[in-house]
Amino acid sequence: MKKKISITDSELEIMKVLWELEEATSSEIFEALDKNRSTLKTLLLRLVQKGMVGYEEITSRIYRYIPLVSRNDYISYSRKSLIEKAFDGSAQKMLLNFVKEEKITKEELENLIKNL
Amino acid sequence: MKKKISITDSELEIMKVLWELEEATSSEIFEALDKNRSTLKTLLLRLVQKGMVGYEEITSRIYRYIPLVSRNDYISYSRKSLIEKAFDGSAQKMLLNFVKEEKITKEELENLIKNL
DNA sequence: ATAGTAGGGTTACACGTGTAGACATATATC
DNA sequence: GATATATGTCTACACGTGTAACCCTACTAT
Repeated sequence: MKKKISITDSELEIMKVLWELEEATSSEIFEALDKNRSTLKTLLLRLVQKGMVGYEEITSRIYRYIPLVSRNDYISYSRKSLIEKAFDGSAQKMLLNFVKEEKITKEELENLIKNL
Repeated sequence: MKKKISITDSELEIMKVLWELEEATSSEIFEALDKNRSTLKTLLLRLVQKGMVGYEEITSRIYRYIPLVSRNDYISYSRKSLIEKAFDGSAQKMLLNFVKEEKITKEELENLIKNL
């Protein structure tokens, strides 16, 4: 029973910091981001409520936040959503479009094949 | 000056019908979707306001709606957004992740190369 | 000890999104 | 022409999102 991933654009900035640092106090996050402290706290609270982030009190009134959803979980979820929404659920369609539109070169693809 | 694409999940259902039919009256859209007529009208109105959809009155009180944003525009936009949000703007990163996670086979990739 | 500061908690507010009821009117049917 | 039906317009409302002010309290420096 894996949890549904629900991370908004604003919240994502916080998650990125957490993924980067593995875990962080709200001050560390505050320093890493250009965000009002209240705003940050609200977003953190929402992330906790949604189960995307956990926390523990390290000393009184100082909390350490831990991502409960990995960057990979997020990426997978986003990728799958896009495939569903824009490519009728077909990964092949997406790949084709992707390679065409993002100007992936033959060399890059061949390189990729080597590493498969 | 291309317009910003802004289509929500609910609105996307309507766009899909319009892309499919090329253009459609609201009744045609209504029949194609399992949606309350008022809800549908609201969504259509919002799409028009945002410039995603245009319309013309064909007879009194009957309107024909035309997509002003193509499926390709939407797909491009979505793909780019995902690359930005989840892959630090790197198409290569996304491709790698994609091929790995979506179990794209060597054959499929080779096929793709042929058609480049 | 007193005053300043950092961090946390509470509340708010505008805007977007999903959904739909209520009402009006044009067209169709008897 | 009266009534039913289809379609459009207006209004609403709960929830999510981005942003932040205000207040409180624990720690810090003088």
